[in-house]
Amino acid sequence: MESQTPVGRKITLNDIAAGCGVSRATVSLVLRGSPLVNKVTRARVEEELRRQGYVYNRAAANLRRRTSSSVALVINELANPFFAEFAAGVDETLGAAGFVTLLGSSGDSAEREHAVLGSLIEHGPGGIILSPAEDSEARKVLAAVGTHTPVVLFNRELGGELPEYAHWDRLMLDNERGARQATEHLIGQGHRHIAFFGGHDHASSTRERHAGYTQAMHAAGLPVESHWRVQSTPTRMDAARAAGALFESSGTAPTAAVCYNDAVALGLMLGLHQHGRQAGRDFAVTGFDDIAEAAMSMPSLTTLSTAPRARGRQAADMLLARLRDPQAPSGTIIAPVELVVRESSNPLS
Amino acid sequence: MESQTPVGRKITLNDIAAGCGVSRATVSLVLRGSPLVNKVTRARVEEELRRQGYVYNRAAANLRRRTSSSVALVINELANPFFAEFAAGVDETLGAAGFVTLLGSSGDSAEREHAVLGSLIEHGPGGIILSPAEDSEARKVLAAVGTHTPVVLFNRELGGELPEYAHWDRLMLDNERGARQATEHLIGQGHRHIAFFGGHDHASSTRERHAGYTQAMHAAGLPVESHWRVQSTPTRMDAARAAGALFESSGTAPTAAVCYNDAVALGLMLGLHQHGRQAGRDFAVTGFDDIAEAAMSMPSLTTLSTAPRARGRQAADMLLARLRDPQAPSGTIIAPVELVVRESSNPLS
DNA sequence: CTGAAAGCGCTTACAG
DNA sequence: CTGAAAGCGCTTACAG
Repeated sequence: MESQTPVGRKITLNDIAAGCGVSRATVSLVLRGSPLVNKVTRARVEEELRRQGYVYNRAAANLRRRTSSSVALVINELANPFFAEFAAGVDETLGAAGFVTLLGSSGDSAEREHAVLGSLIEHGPGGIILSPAEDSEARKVLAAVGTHTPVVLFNRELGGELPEYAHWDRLMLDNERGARQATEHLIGQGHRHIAFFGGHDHASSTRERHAGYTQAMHAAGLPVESHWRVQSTPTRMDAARAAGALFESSGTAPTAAVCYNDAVALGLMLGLHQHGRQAGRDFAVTGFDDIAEAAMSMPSLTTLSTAPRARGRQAADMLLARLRDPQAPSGTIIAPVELVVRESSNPLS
Repeated sequence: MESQTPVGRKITLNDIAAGCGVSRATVSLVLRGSPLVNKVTRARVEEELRRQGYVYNRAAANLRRRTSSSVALVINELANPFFAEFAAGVDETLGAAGFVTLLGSSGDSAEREHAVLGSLIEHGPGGIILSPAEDSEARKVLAAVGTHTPVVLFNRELGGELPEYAHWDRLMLDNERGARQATEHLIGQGHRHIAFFGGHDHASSTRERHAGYTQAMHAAGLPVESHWRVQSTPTRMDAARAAGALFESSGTAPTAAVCYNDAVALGLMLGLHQHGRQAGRDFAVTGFDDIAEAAMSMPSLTTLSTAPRARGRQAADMLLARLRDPQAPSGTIIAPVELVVRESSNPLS
């Protein structure tokens, strides 16, 4: 059975050149679509390429041309549909531009992120799209990626200071405004005791959303009690576990919560259930992201639409623009978010 | 501001060799951890590597050594958490083995899949892990990837015949058994009119699950009406849209449905809602995959656990084994699945 | 319009 | 233990 296998070396330019009696240079010109080559010669070469089943070795070409045809995409939490959609958007746009995506996943650990970046950078990506781990630090990331590779930061800032010479681009969400809108919406539904639930305060995205919440509460003249701030890992599981903390204090129990993101909000809904409460009926909840299941959960989740797939395309576009013009001033885009009202924030019945 | 940037060429072995007065060969031996190098020399070289911030060019090394340090992962539907988890598992195992993952996404279109494979193969992956699009055909895939690159097929078979010489490995789920268990469970709950909902019959995974369903129905002496087979794209959205078809016929309306997968089951639940029914109360539903939200939905979803992250690690392990021993006979692993009973299949109240 | 030659950044027998 | 040389599969001035 093995003998049937069409084995042997991979076909190279030399094989094609030999096969139709021209030089390697000519074959290369044909491959790259040069107008210099005679029509007849071109046809002969193209036939030979097909006949031998030639596969272009892009790595060799990149080495010689000192170019890159890949981009590294490092995601903190691929299992979160928000980031999975983002990754799909990135890959879509990069693929259309002829780049391949080198995938890395940090599991929201700065240590893994560092190892992953160190490994990816050896494969010579033309650029990096990084959605940082919660505790990721600028200094460490810079050490891992060096100063030769452009970076687009997505979703949150790095901890610490980035040296001025590292002018990285940024694509962030309008976290403050989004959380403010969600909070105002709950206030409009009649709530007075509103918690801010989930995420860790050392992450910039969490701090910004918390700030938006605080602004709206202050603007409405509402007090904020300290036990209304419950932190958690931004996953559904950990949020469900942490839900009880909202009701353990001797202070006033909240009747609503602005959640760090949808994963946390869905986890909180489950946790509420376990504490004899039901979202959308005796407790109001808002999320952030508008992942697909937000519309499908019961009750459906009031949240902020962030269009993660579109954000992925946008991040890829930013990086492609940077590759075209490495000297352009670095930019920050704050993507708008939009409140989507559903059942989970119904007024109390 | 630009002038502050530490610019300039990337550092190569030549720079290091020149920087500490040894030859390129010696530096290379140090990098690769050869025991031939004198301790003192090694220390001097390592210091110089650090000082100049050397980054290994793995593409150049791969070219010279005729090796590969990448694996292509082509997923049909990255936005589906089942596949996102699978991808995370693949990346985890490949990364630990020193490989980088080249990501591709086909959006369940055989045409896009073909284009993606054609692009990825030019980057010289050592192997390919392919979760095929619904309508993907063996002949076309073989044409895209050639006969030099090992392939691990996940989740479903390709259409048509694969030539014997292409001995690809397979990792499949025990679809037939899983669907049979789900059906038997519903019968045990007292249901007699059970539909099979979602997926397209031209996909092998769908056919196998449908076969398991049919077996269980026949074994129990239950009839199967033709309008109890409703097809859909295996996404939540399309399933929600298709739900109505279960009740439009003049025949007996089903009281339960075995669904192709969790995405479809969750979509059906939503669709039921829109038709005045509620899963877990007046209609029973089972899924397939046990994605994270199956446990979290309301009602929680009775489904078949497939452990997608573990499957990802397993697929990567299969490919790594194949790279170690290209001549080993090709194998098929049928991963077991396990029924997880939750609220969505409660007996009718 | 086509070919000979040099070189991208590495590795690896082979001498010494 | 270290260095000189050849070569992985490409591309690109440069001659002709």
